[in-house]
Amino acid sequence: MSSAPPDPPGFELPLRLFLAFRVIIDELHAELAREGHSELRPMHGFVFQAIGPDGTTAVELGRRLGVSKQAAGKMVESLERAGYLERAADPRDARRKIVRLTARGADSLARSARIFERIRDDWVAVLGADRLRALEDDLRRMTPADLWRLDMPGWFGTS
Amino acid sequence: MSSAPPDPPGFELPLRLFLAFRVIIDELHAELAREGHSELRPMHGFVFQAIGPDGTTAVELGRRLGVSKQAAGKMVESLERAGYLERAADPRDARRKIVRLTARGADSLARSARIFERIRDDWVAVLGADRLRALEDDLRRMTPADLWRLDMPGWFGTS
DNA sequence: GTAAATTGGTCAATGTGGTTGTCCATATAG
DNA sequence: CTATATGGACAACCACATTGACCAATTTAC
Repeated sequence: MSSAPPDPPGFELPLRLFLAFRVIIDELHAELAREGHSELRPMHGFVFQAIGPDGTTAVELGRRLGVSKQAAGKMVESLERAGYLERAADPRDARRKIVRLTARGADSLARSARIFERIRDDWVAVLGADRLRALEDDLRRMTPADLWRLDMPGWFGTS
Repeated sequence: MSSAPPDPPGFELPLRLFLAFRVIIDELHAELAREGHSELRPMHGFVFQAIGPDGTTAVELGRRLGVSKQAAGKMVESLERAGYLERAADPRDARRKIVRLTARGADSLARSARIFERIRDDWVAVLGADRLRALEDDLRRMTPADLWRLDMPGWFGTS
């Protein structure tokens, strides 16, 4: 009888997880660039998600992203210049300025959603629907329930 | 008969992949901190891997990490101060300075390897050996063969 | 064998994205 | 009405990357 193959080294699992993430995100942004959104960076998808469909304030955005309100404000400023976000006064509270996605920002989100579906279909084509579902189920078991851990900036820093 | 559950949205797959990576890396560094390596950051593992067992130069390190030689030099400098790296003259080429792991650096790598094995065992305990192996096989099919894409710094930047 | 080109390392200036501290205008609680 | 809390902006600073320039040492061309 043949012996079972040896376990892969423990470090391969996290590296493959990250590599798979990176492959998908690179593919997403290559396609987004082809469709007219070449300025968007991986980070920006998290920012848009943190803003949400109804908009939010710079302070709240900073809380969700795990950065200071000033850093959030600068992100908004640059994405405003790029045409993805706009700021409007809140009629209910003269202190607040609501940050919202522009039509262009919403377009990039809609395109991202379609591209993600297409990429998932590619995975189904290679692995089969059952295997991919099993993979997603397993990952769901090993990760926190809330999908939106948006505090990315700084997580990967060197200090 | 019951209908099949709907497919999850396409964006869940990359987010779960990243979340799983992050869970593992956070656990690694929590344990490394407990074992006396609290200064190490997620990035540093990639730097150590890029240096390799025989050492390398700052220029070559920069190439492997996808950053300028100056940036690589600064990383080395700070990890040298922290006691993880040392620089020695190359007797064969007076221009080159070989960057090597110190005993402390090698210790952190050995501990990381053991911690990764332990974390993989945890995954086996939850998912079972077969499911985890299937997950690793699937990820291997969907990612580049070379595990060591080390050009992390800057990949996740906003500009 | 020498001149020219390449390579490795360092220094300096700069840019970007983050931080904290401060301040003002507006709301809210007592 | 007064005191406190909140949202936003401005300034100074810091970490970490960049490019450009330069020198010493090596390698290549002739």
